[in-house]
Amino acid sequence: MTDSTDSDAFEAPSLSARAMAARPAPYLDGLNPAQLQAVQTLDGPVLMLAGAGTGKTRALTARIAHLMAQGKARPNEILAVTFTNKAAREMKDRLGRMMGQAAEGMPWLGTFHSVCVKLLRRHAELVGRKVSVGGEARDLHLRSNFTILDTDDQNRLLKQLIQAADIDEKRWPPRMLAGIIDHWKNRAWTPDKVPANEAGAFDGHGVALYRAYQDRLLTLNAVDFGDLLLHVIHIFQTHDDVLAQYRRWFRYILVDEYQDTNVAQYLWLRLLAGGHRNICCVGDDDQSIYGWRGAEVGNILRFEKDFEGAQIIRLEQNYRSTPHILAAASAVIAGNKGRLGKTLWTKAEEGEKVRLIGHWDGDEEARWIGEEAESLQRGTRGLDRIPLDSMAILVRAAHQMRAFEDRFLTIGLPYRVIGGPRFYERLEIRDAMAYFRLVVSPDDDLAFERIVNTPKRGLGDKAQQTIQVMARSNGVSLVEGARLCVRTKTIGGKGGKALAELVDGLARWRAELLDGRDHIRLAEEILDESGYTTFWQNEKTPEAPGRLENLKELVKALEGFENLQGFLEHVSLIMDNEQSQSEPQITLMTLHAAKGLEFPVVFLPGWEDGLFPSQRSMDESGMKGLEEERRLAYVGITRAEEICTISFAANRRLYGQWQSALPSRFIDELPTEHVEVLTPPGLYGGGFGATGMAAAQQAAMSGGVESNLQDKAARADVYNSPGWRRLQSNATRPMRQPSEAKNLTIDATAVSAFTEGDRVFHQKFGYGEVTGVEGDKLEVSFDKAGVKKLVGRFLVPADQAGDVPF
DNA sequence: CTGGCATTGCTTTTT
DNA sequence: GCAATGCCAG
Repeated sequence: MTDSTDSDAFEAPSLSARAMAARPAPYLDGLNPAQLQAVQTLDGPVLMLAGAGTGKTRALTARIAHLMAQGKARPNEILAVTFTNKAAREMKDRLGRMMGQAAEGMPWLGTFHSVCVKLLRRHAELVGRKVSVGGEARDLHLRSNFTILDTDDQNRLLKQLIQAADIDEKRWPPRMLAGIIDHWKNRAWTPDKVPANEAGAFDGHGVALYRAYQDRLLTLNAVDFGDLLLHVIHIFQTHDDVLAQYRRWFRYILVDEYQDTNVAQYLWLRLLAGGHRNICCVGDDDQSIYGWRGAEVGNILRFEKDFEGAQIIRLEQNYRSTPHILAAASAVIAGNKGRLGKTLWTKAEEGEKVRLIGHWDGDEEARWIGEEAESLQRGTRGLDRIPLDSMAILVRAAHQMRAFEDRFLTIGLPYRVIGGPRFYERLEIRDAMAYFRLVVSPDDDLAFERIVNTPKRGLGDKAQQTIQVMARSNGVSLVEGARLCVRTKTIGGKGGKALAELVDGLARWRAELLDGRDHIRLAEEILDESGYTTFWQNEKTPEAPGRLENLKELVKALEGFENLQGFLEHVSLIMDNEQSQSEPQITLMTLHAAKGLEFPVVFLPGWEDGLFPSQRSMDESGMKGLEEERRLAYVGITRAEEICTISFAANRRLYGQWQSALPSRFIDELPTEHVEVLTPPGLYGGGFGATGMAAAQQAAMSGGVESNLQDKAARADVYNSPGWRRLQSNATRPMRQPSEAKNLTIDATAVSAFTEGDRVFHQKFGYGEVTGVEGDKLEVSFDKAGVKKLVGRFLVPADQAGDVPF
């Protein structure tokens, strides 16, 4: 907050606010009665139970607009917390669209963590204690320029502590300790508050190491993610004046995804809402899927008790899915106990039933889904054409994606994977990439802006503005502008010299690039000569060694590519997976990642007991775990707008072994009247067709006779299970005529653009050599990724890798 | 200190 | 079956 927090000058609605309130409120248009109630019930505790697809974000943003329009609070007096940056961004965007300028200046709309960083930077000095440093007791406290450790830094630190304590780090790995400490922090347990029954953790050293870790962080003036909340809670609990100040300031509190809050976040909210109790929590107990990382469904279930007199408003009209899909989802989730309970309904037309299909194995499942996606895309079966980007495949575990990726590469179906490595999002990686980008394309102004003063070159705002002006008035790129500034001595002194060095360096590196210098050497040279490596070497912050490590990794990653251009292309494709794509692609992601999203067509593969629900979840958390898995199933089904297809396979390769499984128990919970059972091609006509036999043979070869027998037994079991038989009796028609499967066969008449021995580049596998050609299918031996069979359209000649946008 | 080989263990993931 | 560690040797 920029103005004085203590002044309570804002007593009554100002004239302008009252004038605004008198105007019709466009943001209320089109809200249904429940949404309207949720928007207009401003004072006191409110729990907005928002089922999937019921217009939650809309209600939430309208509520904020209403608070302002009613003069209840100024934008900076509203605290609105979300879990992800994405959610925060979305709310900001929507508010901006809803009320234009007025939404500006909502400094307290953000994630729990970002809000806590802000609070903690202001009051860092209040965090501190006596720490013994080298046997000497010192009074240490946090300073406001503290650093925030990421997981890597955290693990490195813990590793040191484990080593120092002379504990076998093989049996007791740092990651495990990190998990334990995280678990404790999620519960708001400081080292002295860890309950006795947890004292045995980490071979009895858990608490001591936790304390040592906290001390170490303090001496380093650093915090981890958990601390952000923990420290703020501690400040609130020990400094009444500070708490009182914020209680007064945050007149209204809004919380998104309340079912995902952990104990620490809950305490934080209770402390802040303790005065006026103007807190509105939005959530859906049926979509609580993060218990494993500390979320407490109990928080939302207990809301009425925690906040006496709370109003509960249910948003139950669904604007997303067809009645069949909603009915199926509702039936599944009804199996959970202790729900607050909601009945979703919709005005949407009946649409298609939820479709269920069993397959012989995982490969066949992937094949079928690939074909089905293509067929929907072509608009067969009397349906409109459905673009690929309207379709998603949602899996329980990331490793399930592999079968689909392999299959889609083979048939040439464009796909994108959501989630995955965040390596390229790291600060130092982005900086390094910016240098590379600038050498490859000197016009990249964004890259220039990023690195012009990184490392510090004494080129502050003023110098950068001078460069901007110079560039713009001459109609050239920023690099050119900078060059002009140097030549005309517009920027002089120390900064000018540093800028000259940078500009010269860029020119030199570019010349080397064009000379065809080895790109790995060149990359190292760029990082060294620019002073970027030195910059991190001189940095004494705890994360510096890790940053350097990451840079090394970045250079190492270059090895899989023939030039910088190709690499940059590769990386930008990875980074842009949220961005617009030139061609529509089918989306592959985990069920967790899919929360909050929706797609007209959704495939839910792998519904087998043990996989989904996950065996581990059930083993570790029993009934609680099973219920969370069931909520995951609910989340999955409710992502679908029009067509939802659930599938399972009798056999699947897991950890290299063939395993057979029964259909998921959730399949038995589907309501038969809303489900249509499809007959897979391999099953049509009774018994298993050629595909099944082939798989059986494959199984026999890789798994031995034993597993083949197991497979046969499993086959009998699967199709005799009560759920399957019950559903089978509803079976209608075979999914497709045999002729429809034709597009799968190799088109022998097609002529591939490549021949054996060609060097090629692929966006996922990097460089390779064509080792075989069969019609339009190629066999490529990749340098890094091994031998793959795929369609030529995903390949470019190796020498064009840099300038072909995929 | 690095690179190659063996060992190991294996949901979900944001900040 | 594979990828990510970890250990040892050079």
